[in-house]
Amino acid sequence: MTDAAEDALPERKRGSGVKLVYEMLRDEILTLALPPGKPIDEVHLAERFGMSRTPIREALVRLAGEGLVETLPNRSAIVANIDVLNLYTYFDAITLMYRVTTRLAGQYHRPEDLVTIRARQADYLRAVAAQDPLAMIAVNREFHAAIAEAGRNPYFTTLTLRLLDEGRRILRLYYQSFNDRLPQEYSDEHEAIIAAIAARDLDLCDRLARAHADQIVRQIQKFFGRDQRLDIAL
Amino acid sequence: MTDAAEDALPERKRGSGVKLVYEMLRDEILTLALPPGKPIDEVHLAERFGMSRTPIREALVRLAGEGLVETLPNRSAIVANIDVLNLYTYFDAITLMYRVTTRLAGQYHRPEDLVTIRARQADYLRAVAAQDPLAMIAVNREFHAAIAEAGRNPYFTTLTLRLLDEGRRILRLYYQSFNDRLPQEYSDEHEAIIAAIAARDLDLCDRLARAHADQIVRQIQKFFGRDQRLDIAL
DNA sequence: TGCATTTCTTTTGTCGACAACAATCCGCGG
DNA sequence: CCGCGGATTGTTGTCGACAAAAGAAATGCA
Repeated sequence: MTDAAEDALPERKRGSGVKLVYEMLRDEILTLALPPGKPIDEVHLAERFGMSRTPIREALVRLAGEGLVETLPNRSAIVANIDVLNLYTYFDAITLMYRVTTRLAGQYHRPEDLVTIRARQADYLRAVAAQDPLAMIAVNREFHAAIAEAGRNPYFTTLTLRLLDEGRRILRLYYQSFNDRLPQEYSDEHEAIIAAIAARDLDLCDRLARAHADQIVRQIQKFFGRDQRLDIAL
Repeated sequence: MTDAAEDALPERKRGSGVKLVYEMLRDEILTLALPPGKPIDEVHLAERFGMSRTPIREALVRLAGEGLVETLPNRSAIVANIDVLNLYTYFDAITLMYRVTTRLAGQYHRPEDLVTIRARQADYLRAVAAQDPLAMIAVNREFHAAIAEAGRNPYFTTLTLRLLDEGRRILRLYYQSFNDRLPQEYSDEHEAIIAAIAARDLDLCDRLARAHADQIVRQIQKFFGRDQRLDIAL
């Protein structure tokens, strides 16, 4: 009876099934509603969404391609685990991507990009005002995603989006352990980054992005373990 | 009758079908045997490989996830196009990944990594001796892939592998236009990189990787158009 | 002849079913 | 009592078939 919402919509357009399942599962994974390591039963999902196993399977393959689920041959797929041991590789990657995408945004952004970025920052402020940790995490992702898009490098954008998604899971885990105490507020840093992008000051973009990443990383590393990142002078 | 090879193997193990199709298609795309923009007919592939459409479909979804094929709703999937206009974003990305992975390899490599890397360099020398452009391109990819693996950052490794694959197509296109004149030889630069990694000289790794990337980029940019990359001082 | 509309063909998206494989449970022997 | 082997159950991988959607062809009208 947990699937009353799906029962109400037996009519779907051709081709919309996979997208629906993909986005739904993805969100449940990123919010930890589906905990890491949990087996995913295809037939169970099939009847939950009221469709055949084929589109469910395709959604799972796509999620596996993004590293959000792990598939074992002839065995149930599971929600991808969060590898706490190699967390420093994550921090290395997200730090570099913050720096590069912010710098590129400073260089290649167009006026409409700034509109989008400022809108995301407004969303962030709203989430802070509402004291909603989940929304703050999700909107923080959208903020940096908008910056990455403004940088207009699809390779960097793809990796950044993947890292931001993975970050949602890590942050969620982190704050869950603190009983959902409010995340630290990054509004001021965000404002400074926006200003640097608008001014097209690339070095400042770089410095601010790095400081912003360091800030978050240090906070989480304090909880999970020591910071093993390289001090890349680059 | 072009599929005599597949006919000889009607027996496949359960679960091996997708992998077979995936790897075969992938290789044909990367060698430009399947030209960019070419429509991919599922039923044609199904009878070519002697299997149902289901595993072919899964392979296509995976390839789409890597950006090697583009799927249009209710229309044939096509081999992903090479976007020459935005080529500079590719060079930006591959240059940064060369630098980062080589630096990380210098820091985190283990003895067995050097064995693998040197083996790839030996393969490269063999391909040069054999005057085989296709093999040189493919083995060059393996060389840098081995370095990326030694860096032990899965996020960077994934992006680097994707860029190297895309690079196989770009290089192939480049050399094809010169009637397969032999690619320039990079043996010396490779040797220097290996030495820097072994010596764990991170700054040297960075400089050499950057110079190596610049070398290749300049060569190709001379052909496709001017170099729009940022001069990231980082 | 040219254009719009309708029919037809081709190809995809989805379905239900079946077989293979893995895990579990049960019975037997030591 | 405990470990081992076989049957059983549950889940995935693959198949063939059908219907929707898009493009191509054919038809009718001006």
